[in-house]
Amino acid sequence: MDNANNEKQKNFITEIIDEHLASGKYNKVITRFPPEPNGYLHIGHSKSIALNFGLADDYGGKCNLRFDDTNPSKEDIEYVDSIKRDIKWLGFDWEEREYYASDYFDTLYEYAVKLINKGKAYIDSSTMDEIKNMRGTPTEPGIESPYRSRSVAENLEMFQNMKLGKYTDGEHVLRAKIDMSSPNMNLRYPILYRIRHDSHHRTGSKWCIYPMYDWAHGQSDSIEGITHSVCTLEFENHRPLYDWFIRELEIHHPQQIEFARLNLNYTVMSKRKLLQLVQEKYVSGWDDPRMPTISALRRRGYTPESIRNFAERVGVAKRDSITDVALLEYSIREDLNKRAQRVMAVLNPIKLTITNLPDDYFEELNAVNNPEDETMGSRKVPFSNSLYIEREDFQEVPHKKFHRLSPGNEVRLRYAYIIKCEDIIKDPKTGEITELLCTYDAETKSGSGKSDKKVKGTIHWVSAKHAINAEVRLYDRLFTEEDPLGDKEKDFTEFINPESLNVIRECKLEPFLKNAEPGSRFQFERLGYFCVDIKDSSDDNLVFNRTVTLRDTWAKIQKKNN
RNA sequence: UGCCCCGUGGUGUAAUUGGCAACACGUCUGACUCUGGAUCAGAAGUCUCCAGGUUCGAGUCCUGGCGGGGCAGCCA
Repeated sequence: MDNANNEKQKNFITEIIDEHLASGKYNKVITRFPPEPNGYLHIGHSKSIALNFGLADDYGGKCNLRFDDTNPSKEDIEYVDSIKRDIKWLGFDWEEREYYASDYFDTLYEYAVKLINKGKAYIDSSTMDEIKNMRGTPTEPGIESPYRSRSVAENLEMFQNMKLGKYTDGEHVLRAKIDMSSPNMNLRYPILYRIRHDSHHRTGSKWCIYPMYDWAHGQSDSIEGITHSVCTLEFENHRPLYDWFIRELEIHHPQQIEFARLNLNYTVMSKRKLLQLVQEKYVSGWDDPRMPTISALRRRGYTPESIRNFAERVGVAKRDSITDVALLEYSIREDLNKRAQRVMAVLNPIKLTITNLPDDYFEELNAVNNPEDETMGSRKVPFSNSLYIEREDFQEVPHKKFHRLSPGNEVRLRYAYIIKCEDIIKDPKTGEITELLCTYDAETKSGSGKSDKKVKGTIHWVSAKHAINAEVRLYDRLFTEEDPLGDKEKDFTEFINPESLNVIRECKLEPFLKNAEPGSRFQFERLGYFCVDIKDSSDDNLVFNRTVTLRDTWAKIQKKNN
């Protein structure tokens, strides 16, 4: 429904696909998104998800969801559930094509037997250290293993015994015989199977040997008939290995294409680092709204559309780069501006009394729900002589460019009247301003057209008697550094922004918000976009998360002045 | 001192495949405004990492440098 970027951008991948289709190498496009269920999906994954599902969609093909679940000790059903939920929420549909690498364990085993029969794979009984030492380094070739010349019969029998559980963890591995002196380390007798007496979240105790990712991934793609196997740059050096497997096995050959993963400044993206933030309690969980995970962004108030638009705008290329979070923020503002209901909320209240209005004065004023969308209609906002306004909207000694409320000055109350500050009440001890006394101009009612008085500023407010309380959580970027991983001396956790979360209680909201549904999004006028927290909000304790602030030119002016 | 990939405004991507470098974000002006929002109009900013070469013509092709990233898990 949105017009942000309906025209899909061409990129080097679509170029390759176009060539394949033109040459007849493939006659359709089948892609897949292949997560390992060992963590939550993050914004970086959404780039890959949007790419793979988008490609399939653009070319009238299909995109599978496949869990690469080859390592039982790191994976968990909790993660597969969260991954499915997140992809669905983003708006992509794998229909009935929910696959698991573990579904192919039998086939993979047969493939391994085939390789053994061809004399291209053998059982190695070296220890982990020995294997490591014999592998060589990027600049020195490896050394042949003493086990490399075992007979086919012996290899077959031992491989079967591995499967049967006759050995202990680590006792033997199955390796492919490729090239021990290849400059590409991946070809130096890669390990295909390892013994792991571990229960798998899907296959239970059926297996005690598990295929390595390198052995499982390409063949899984092949089994599914994937045409374009899109992955990130670090697998570029693995492509010759995958191609070798496919050739030796004589099975369908997908084309792997590598692209640069998404990086964002002021955050970290690796699952390991994110897990660390969770485990060491720097954040409240995977869905802490400061996290770059999909579940966190959802909780923070991001929309799926905004994330998809963001992914589209970021583009696809082969050079690794760091995208500015400002682009993400732009994407959500753009989306929410069009659809978010406007309301008034005072986060840091100061009392304001209108002295030329009686204590029992009551009036309902008309407020537009969304100036960007007339169909959203309007609502009534209660008005009285006792209000709250934002403390920051008053300056006793105003800055020359400050055009809000100050002594003797006039300002408009949004949807209401123009008021003038007549007096200030201060706490005699602390000197802190506790109340503002103002008069209002009855002729200036919003929309009445009775007065053509102009004021420089308009501020939001809420009627004290009618206001409801809420807790508001203000979020800022999680790290103070653009590149939290950039300092080799310091751990990235040292750069966590101490002000990344600021909880304010007793914020004053207009009563319209009383029954706001968890997850619903609003614009608090002049402040930003907020949504009702889906986890912690309740009828007696409304909790709002700030998704993102509004663009704030005043903040820029202040910054410049400092 | 091995192999693979990549080098275009501040950032991310384009450039009809060899034809006078464009779009978005960001930044800065101005207009408008009952959100210092949104919107609108405009500006600055890239001689395409460097040096050679091919060509009438190179960001695109070739060679050599330089710079960045990846590769030595029984992780993915």
